[in-house]
Amino acid sequence: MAISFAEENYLKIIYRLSESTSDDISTNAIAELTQNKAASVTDMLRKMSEKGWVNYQKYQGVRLSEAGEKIALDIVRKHRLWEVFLVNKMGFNWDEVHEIAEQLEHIESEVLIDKLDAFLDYPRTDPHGDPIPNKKGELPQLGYIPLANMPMGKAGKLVGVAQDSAVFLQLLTKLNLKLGANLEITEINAFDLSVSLRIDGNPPVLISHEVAKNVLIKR
Amino acid sequence: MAISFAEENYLKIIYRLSESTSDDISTNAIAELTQNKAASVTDMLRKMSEKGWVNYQKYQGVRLSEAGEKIALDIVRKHRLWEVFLVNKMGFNWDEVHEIAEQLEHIESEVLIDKLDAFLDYPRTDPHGDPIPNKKGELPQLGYIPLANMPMGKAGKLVGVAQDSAVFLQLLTKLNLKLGANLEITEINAFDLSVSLRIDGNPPVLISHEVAKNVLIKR
DNA sequence: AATAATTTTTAGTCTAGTCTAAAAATTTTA
DNA sequence: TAAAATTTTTAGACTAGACTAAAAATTATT
Ligand SMILES: [Mn+2]
Ligand SMILES: [Mn+2]
Ligand SMILES: [Mn+2]
Ligand SMILES: [Mn+2]
Repeated sequence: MAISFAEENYLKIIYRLSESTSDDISTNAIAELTQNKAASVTDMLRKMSEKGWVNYQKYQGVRLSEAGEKIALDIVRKHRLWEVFLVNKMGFNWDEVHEIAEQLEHIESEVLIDKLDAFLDYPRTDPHGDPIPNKKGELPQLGYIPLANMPMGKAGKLVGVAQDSAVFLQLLTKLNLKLGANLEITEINAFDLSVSLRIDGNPPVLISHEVAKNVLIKR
Repeated sequence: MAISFAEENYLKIIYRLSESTSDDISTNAIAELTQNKAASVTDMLRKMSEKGWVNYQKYQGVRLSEAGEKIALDIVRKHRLWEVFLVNKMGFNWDEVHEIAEQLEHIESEVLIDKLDAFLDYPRTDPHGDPIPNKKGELPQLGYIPLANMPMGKAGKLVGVAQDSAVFLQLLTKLNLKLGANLEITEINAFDLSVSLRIDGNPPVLISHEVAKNVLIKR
């Protein structure tokens, strides 16, 4: 039996949640991102556990198994490659491609993705600066990570940005976020993933997840 | 409620069947192409009739309504544009693209299709010579006829094929029958209607009536 | 025209994926 | 640490889209 769109979406979302924590992922967190009710999530976790894609213990949250992570990385790879295609070849803006890529990521053809990868010249990151896994599911080591992926309480140095749009860079300047700044996360708000950030030892300021995703730091 | 993949497939298949007849389309014919049972087709016809996409009378077969035909043509447009993309940009052979296009045709984004159309330079036909409907659902008038209908001794140019199954397309490739080839009928055998065919001035080769029916030429 | 064969529809069932409401378990708070 | 709040699971129901078996309608054949 082939994997369904619903299952692919659950795996992808569990993967995304796992990127920013080493804890088990909660039913509610998944429910919020899938836009389903918690009861539906519980049901699906049980099924995916049967199939060996997740390790799930009632009330204890869930983690991707090795097999599940491989599938998730493949979907992430497809999503991000299609985003590069949409921006670089089709002329979309970086803020217009996510919804379309949500559909395209489910297209099933390994050879198509290989050819697309070549056609796009083997990009290492998508239009939002996110790393693109290779065929084997290995993420390129960029030496920097999005601020959004830095764990609570940790510090790093701002070494780049994932895009160059004027509005974005103007916002960074206004926030006093410049190259070389020392950044320390003091809080991550679960509701909107916004981040409280201490810049060069100053009192924390709040930035959105969208900004945090596009600020690249080195630990 | 948005249209489902299943509904899109039914509409597309009813459209395809309508291309080669002016009769109402039978439940069984649809069942064969959708690979469903007749009972399931009856069920879906009832539902699609409710939605105004088909005109359906119990036991009397079905026809696309104006609205249904518009949807079908949109899916056909997407299918054929994606096939052009796969062959012209991704380097697939013409016998490798149909299955992938069956998936891509369901991607929902009008602006994506407009951009793809432009990116491909507004092709009028797909890799199999089939006409690509424009945004409004209008088909270019190509003036093609089956090779089987061309009289003895006459010549024409291969401009399309009437089906895109992989086995058929692979046979054409083996016979050196590709789009643009110059074809001259040197003999028609009364017994089985097989055809002796001179391709681009080379010594004649024999092809079956079945092949001749599915090769489209322009005089 | 009656009978036989075929096609189509109906009736009832199943699975995937969702939901709501209520129960159970866990976590937080006093 | 007991009560309260929150999270998670269970139980039961629903829809879409499929199926099988049997009934009904249509079409073909004597
Ligand atoms: Mn995206
Ligand atoms: Mn992205
Ligand atoms: Mn095709
Ligand atoms: Mn085609």
